[in-house]
Amino acid sequence: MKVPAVTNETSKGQSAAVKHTLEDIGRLAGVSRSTVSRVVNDQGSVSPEVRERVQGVIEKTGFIPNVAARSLASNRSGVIGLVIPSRVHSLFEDPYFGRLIQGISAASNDAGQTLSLFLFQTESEEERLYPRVVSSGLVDGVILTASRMGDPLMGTLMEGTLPFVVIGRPDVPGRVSYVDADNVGGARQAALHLCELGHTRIGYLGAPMSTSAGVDRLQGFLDGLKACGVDLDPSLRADGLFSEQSGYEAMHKIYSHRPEAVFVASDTMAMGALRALRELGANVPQDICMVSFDGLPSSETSTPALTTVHQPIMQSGRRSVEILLGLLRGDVSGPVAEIVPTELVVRDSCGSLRRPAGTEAG
Amino acid sequence: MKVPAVTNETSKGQSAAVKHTLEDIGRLAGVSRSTVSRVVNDQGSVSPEVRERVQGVIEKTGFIPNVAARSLASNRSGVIGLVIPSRVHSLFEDPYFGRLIQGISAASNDAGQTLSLFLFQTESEEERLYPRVVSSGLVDGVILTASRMGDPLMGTLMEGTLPFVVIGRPDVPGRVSYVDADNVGGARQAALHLCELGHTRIGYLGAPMSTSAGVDRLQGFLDGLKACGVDLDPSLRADGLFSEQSGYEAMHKIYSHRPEAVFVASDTMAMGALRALRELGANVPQDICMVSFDGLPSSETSTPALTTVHQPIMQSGRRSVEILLGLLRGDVSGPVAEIVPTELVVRDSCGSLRRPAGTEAG
DNA sequence: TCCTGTGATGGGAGCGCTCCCGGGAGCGCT
DNA sequence: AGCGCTCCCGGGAGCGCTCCCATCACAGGA
Repeated sequence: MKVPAVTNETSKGQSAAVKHTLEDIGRLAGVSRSTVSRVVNDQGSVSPEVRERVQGVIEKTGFIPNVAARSLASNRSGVIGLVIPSRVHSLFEDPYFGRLIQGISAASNDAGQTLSLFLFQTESEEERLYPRVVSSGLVDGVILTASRMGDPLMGTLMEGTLPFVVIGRPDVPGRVSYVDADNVGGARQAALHLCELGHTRIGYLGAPMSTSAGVDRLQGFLDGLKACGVDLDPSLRADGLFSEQSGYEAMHKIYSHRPEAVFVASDTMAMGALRALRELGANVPQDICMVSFDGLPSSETSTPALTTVHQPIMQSGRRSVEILLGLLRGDVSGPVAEIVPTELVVRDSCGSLRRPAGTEAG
Repeated sequence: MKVPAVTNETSKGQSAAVKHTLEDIGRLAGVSRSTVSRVVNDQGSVSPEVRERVQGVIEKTGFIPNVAARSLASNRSGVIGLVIPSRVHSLFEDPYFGRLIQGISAASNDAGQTLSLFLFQTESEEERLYPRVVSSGLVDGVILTASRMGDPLMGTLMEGTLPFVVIGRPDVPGRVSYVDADNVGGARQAALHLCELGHTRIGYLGAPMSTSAGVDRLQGFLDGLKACGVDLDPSLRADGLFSEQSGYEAMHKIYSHRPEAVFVASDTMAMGALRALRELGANVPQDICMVSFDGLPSSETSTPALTTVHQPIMQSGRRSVEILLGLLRGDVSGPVAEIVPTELVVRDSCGSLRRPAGTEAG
């Protein structure tokens, strides 16, 4: 009845115009469905000759197994979901997410998983769509990022059985898997750097305290100041929203209180702060010196080039999927917490201190 | 045997800890699998009372149909694939892609489709993964963007039967569906604007000629100049790669030939051009005036704020999925080409010409 | 020789849905 | 009454795979 047009296929090369099934391939190779399945999935024992014969037919026909059937039968979809909740669309102007997605995508590709993206623009959309993500069998696991403190999504995930890992430190310590940059350590290092340079009136342009990055970078910064015996003058602190504009406004807010130096909690905000300083006629680093956080390309091309705490964003993305896959396979068990290290990159925004490697700064 | 634990469910609220099937729901509501399917999909005729009863059970149990089974039976997956080929990772520092993805995601959500992202980092990855995208039944259709001229991916797509739409003008006119910004018209308008301002030595910092945007913006620009009887001095033209850095380099290349004005083919490149001019000690707009393309947030916050040709990126994304869905449903038939309009936004980078609406500029 | 173990293979059952057909009930018409 | 039509509803078949068990051939040990 349904005769597979193998000869057609052969002449057409790999293009799979005709849909084949395991059964078709089996018939062509003179074996059963089961055997074909075994070679496709490279499991179970198949004799070398048969394996080769089957593989030949697969290549000739360009056969690709149907994922829906596979999902249905195996109860695994082979897709991981990346969930980015509402209210962060503004953050999308920050290159951070682009890099994160790149890392996650690359790791997914490597693992043969496909990546589905769930960007929720509003909370109602979130509520409407979220159940489907979690319990339709669409995804094998979820990566959750940009979650706010007390995120309802994380609550739902914790109640359910779907494996997930969050990017950024969750506010329920010890109960969920996550990967996060060393925000505390990085910010601390930034503070120490500024102190070492002899500054004492050091300002802080912060990230939102509704995010773990906001909380942790503040804490690290205060830690660093304390270690040097320096206090943060409250009038020298203003928080932003990760956006360029918010950095601009924050700088305007504190500038009249005469900071000698400032730590800005994100490169993108630092771009705004720099713009504000240009407007105000202040030169960086002569009049005020600046350290920021992220290490995005913009920090390298700004005027001046920024001294910044670099975090390996793509690597965070990669690790998150690797951990998720471990959870899925059962390789790793409990909640795993991974902190990826940050690194202070010294450039021009703190004076002529761009030092060759190995040289100490006073 | 498999007794659905409804009472449990009820006490737990919506959370679907236990997996139900159509059959389960049917049993609980005293109807058949088929009837439940009809109310879930809102198709076929069901009496109001029965519909209500079934809906009640669905809500109480938090039932979500299994997507794999649905795909298998219906031969539709409900997911659309967004494919971004290799070599454009650099472009990810451009906020363009973020916005595009936002638009595509929003439209997908609205349509109840899920979005899968295929970012290929290398060509080998591309070749390895692409067949799966196209012929595993994973996706119902594909949106292809950032495709270069002569993209092999588009060839594969054209040979196959999977519906697809490309974002950007494809190099095979009339044969594939696409949505594109009015690059020609926008660039033309930019040129006219510069001419109207009385400039004749107008430079051009272009996008790569391997992209349709590069080709079309150049053409529009030249059209505009021609309409004013102005020629483009070849020494005033340099092409970039959409990146900030490439804009910086391009400006350095042409500056010594003394342009009075310049059209830059993307906002991100314009940021680099601005940086070069700052370094060179040239003031914008006093010494040189600038118009760019895209209308990203950065064009508004740069110093000076840029006059730019705004293109509605998110809308392009939205339209691409709407068209794809039309193709899928069979509402629309042939290849459809949609050009979304651009708009010149006058700001500070061309002098004090920010004019109230309706006022003519000399 | 018989028995057991192991590698290689085939095929039944079933995953949870959609599609389609068939049948019963109710209606209005001849 | 009889007919045809529409509206509802139920259930069979089947989507293409995985999982599991049965089978067979062949080897080696008692």
